[in-house]
Amino acid sequence: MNDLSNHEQAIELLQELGLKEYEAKAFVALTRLPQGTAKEISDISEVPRTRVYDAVRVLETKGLVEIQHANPQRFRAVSIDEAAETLRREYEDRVDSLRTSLREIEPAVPAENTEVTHEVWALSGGSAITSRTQQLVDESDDEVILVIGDESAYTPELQERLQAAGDRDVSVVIGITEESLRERVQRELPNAKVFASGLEWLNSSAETGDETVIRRLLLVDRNTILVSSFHEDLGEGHEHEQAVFGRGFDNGLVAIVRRLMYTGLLSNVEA
Amino acid sequence: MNDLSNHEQAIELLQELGLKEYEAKAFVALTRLPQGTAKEISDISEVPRTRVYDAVRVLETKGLVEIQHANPQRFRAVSIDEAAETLRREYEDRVDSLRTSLREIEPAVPAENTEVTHEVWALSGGSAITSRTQQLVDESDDEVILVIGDESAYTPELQERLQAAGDRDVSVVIGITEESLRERVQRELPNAKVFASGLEWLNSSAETGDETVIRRLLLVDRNTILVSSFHEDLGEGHEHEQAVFGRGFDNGLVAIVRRLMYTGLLSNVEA
DNA sequence: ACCCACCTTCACTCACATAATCACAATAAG
DNA sequence: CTTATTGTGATTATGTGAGTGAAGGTGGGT
Repeated sequence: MNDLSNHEQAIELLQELGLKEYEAKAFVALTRLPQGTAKEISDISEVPRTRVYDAVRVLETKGLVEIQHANPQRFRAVSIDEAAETLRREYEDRVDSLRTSLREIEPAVPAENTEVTHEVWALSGGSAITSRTQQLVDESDDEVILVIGDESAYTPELQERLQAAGDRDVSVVIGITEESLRERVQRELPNAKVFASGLEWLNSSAETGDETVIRRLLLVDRNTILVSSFHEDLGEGHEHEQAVFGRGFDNGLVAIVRRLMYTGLLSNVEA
Repeated sequence: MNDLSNHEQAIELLQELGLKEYEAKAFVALTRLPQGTAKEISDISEVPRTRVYDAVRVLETKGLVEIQHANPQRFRAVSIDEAAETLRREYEDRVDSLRTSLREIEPAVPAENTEVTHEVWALSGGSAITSRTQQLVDESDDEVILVIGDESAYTPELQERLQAAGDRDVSVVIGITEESLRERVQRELPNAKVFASGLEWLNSSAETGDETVIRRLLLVDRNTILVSSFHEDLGEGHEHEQAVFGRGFDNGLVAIVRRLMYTGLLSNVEA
């Protein structure tokens, strides 16, 4: 009976989607009824009866609820799919407007200050990291070395870009832990050297007791690296991927990773 | 130079998408720079320098900003498309979860109280109204009379459903004010009787001075109606469509509209 | 080695939005 | 007419975020 859980989760999600607590609770309550009065809603949600009216009026203006003006007033939620679609569209529109607005804003360049070496950037979130990974592969000029520690980090888009890199004579070397994936990658990227990653020791959860694994490890042209790690994370239940990427041949971090990858990993390739 | 406008609009949109004011301002500021320090961000946004750090950290965890841990720290926004995509996905996921959660919640039926006649429901928002209109057409059993006061109210989806109604021997009658649209509808719905709406007098903005127009007027099986009106609305600039729909042959509202449509409008059809 | 300017963090106040409660008017039922 | 229930509005409490300042840290210049 994790129905309670669903119930609460729905309320939370609605709030994250911009509804107030009372609005969210009232909507979920209405979802459980074919229709309802303020009193009924108040009974099964925990919204004070006198506040149900305000909440429902707001929901009505958002297109999520219909109101029957009688005495007592009766309220009815639109279907779940209709509600979802309404909300989805609302945000879709906002994101589109945002994109447009941002493009129109003129850049401000206060000071020339483009020191390009020794950068080390931190970033988080799977999609941001995926995107940066692809970008770095696209930029590659000479050599790409990539260790994949997790099947989900190997996407079709990445595959394409690796292929493209290979096609323009970039040397592509890929290390993979899982054997099944290794075979698949070898098949899909005939130009690349695919080898068994000697990386297992990095993901030593047994010893350290933490649940962090290295998911991606990328070295481009010997002067740019990206490392991402993945936490199952604290009871929160929400997982998270974090990464750093660094540029500059003489960047300390880059140097360490370069050394690591060349000595610890590439020895397997030639062998 | 409504660039200011774009600037402010972007900030507002970001807040509607869940960012705090400082976070939104900082992000927009970063969008205008290839990269920036806390001071630079503070200068071109109106975020106190000491709070730029908090804001940017939050942005980083959302995958919108990258951080360079140096002294001074440097920040960089991801590309506009990347940011938009990240936000879009975030909400897409939430809506999907919401749909799932809502489906799982068991219904609660506190009291049998399903009085089906004499309903009059109020609803707002173009999409909710469109959806209800289509649903009513789908339910039609015998006769559909629809007056369209606005080209945008005649969508391909609606056309399909009217077609389908006609195919199952429902009598479809459509009134339209604009001549150009009338020809098109007649062409697309050969089964339907399309006529010049005698409805102009309803949209008497000249006399009443208000900017409200009747957008849709629907009568289904002589016992269910839907009326929607559209306001250009107060300086707010945000337009809004509102509607009522009612059920029950002996429902007063339904009776009035039925009478109106039969006498005032349908006389044209036979003529 | 020291000072000084700046960077960064943190704790705190204030204002405002929202949650929560109450008083009262309107309506319907008995 | 009485009474219970419904609906509206005002009022109070609470929590969050905006805005400000103090204090510690860092690096550069003397």
